[in-house]
Amino acid sequence: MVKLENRTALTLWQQVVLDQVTKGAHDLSMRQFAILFSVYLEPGPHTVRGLAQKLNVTKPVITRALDAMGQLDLLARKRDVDDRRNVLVQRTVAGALYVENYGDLISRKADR
Amino acid sequence: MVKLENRTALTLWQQVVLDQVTKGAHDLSMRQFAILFSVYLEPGPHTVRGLAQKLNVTKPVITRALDAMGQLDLLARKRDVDDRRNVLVQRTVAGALYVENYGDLISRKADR
DNA sequence: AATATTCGTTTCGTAGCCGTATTATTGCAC
DNA sequence: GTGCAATAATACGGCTACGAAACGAATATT
Repeated sequence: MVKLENRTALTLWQQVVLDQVTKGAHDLSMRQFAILFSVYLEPGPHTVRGLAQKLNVTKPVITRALDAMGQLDLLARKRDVDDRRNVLVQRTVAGALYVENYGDLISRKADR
Repeated sequence: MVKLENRTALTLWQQVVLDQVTKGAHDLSMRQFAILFSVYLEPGPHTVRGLAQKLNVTKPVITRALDAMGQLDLLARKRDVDDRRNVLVQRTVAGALYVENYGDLISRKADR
């Protein structure tokens, strides 16, 4: 479907990053983005340990990211009823909207 | 050239971010990325003030980013000989290589 | 039932970036 | 030359995130 030239790819990337920075909306770090997108683009269930392994980071990183993004209502925690040690990361309405808007932004920057 | 579907765009974005995070190479912040890409993708000369205006951030943000990325040898400072108040942000070999590799990464994730 | 293991969280000390305000240097107008 | 404007850098206090280690709760093992 897509054959992205090197230069085109970089320009697209720059446009999107620049858009986010100029509007002061760089609230999320790379790691937080990785977590958010993983939860919304891949089938669950998503646990703290699972995400930590997937991203190759320590567990406290996930815990703290969930704290931060939970406060923004982009993600939610839920105890696993079958194994109450586990925390299942849940999607939220606000989070789904955020991710979708991000997709729109990228698409929009892509056709020019 | 490119018509990127919403879902496709998001998946591409996730793949690239995930790649960077897992290899522990998320050294740069969003703002630093914006600076780096602006310098390498747009014609110069680039000054501290100019970049600050372009990114809609304060000047100390640029100064500090130049300190950080200068230490990584991704960018270099050079006094403007015509107006010695200005600092011209220069490209480096290591920086050019870094940006090019980033473009390769995006392109590679894009065709699948 | 006692012990070990797993899971997520918390604590601790450290490092980086932030915004505002201030400073040093350079150029310019008069 | 003297005052004034513009540029980049720095100082300061605050906030956030980090990795490593310790921890409490839940489950598994024996």
